[in-house]
Amino acid sequence: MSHSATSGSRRRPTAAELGTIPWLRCLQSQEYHQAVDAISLRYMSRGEHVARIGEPVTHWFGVVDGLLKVYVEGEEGQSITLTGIPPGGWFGEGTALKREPYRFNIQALRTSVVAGLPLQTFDRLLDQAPGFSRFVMTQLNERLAQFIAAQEAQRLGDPATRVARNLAAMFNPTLYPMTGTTLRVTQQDIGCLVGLSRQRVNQALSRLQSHGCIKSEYGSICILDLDALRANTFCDPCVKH
DNA sequence: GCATTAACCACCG
DNA sequence: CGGTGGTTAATGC
Repeated sequence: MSHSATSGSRRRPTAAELGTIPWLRCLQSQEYHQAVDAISLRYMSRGEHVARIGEPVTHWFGVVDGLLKVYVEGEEGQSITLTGIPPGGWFGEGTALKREPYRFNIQALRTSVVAGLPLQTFDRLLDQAPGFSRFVMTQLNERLAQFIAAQEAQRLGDPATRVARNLAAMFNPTLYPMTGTTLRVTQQDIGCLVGLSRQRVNQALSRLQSHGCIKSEYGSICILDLDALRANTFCDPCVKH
């Protein structure tokens, strides 16, 4: 037993849910219908895994609703977050292309709806639909840039800056076009993502807010200045009133 | 000393 | 009511 057995009753996507899948717009009607027919949805509760290290790839996955965390485990079992994936984000194409077992874990940080495209459909679309190929290429390229940025960000010790960069990554309009100016993410989610306590995240967020980069709201974050979030550093000086 | 974590309570949905 | 957020107390370094 691996997946689909637990709370994962698969079901067909609704029209609204299809609207959250960005690459469907790249397809012409024939391929579009092929894809829609092949897509299945799965309801994930908090803490549940979409995939674990070593498992074979069966689908290309995307987030319809909720928030996923991609991570590996460190020496002492602590989790090292690679990235967070908001609604509209699709991931694992590299693994799917290479037909390798997963090299990371993917877990739902909150109750989420995850869409899956079977591998054979993924392959067929790559062959038949140029728009789809282009989407996947862009996706790979953008993710490369994202991981380079993440590498930089991790060396910054300052928590506020790390929170800022992680938020900025999740608002990447290329990778996650469905994310508008507000992302439904709690401070605890961010904590799990960045590897900080909720209190520390809270401090970091208020600092970012005082800089006018974000607006902290109940259960969500509103982005006011994405560029500043990406570029600026938010270390301690100049905070006191 | 400091920063991080644990515990608490007030509130929004 | 449970989940979320802000604050305070306790803990570890």
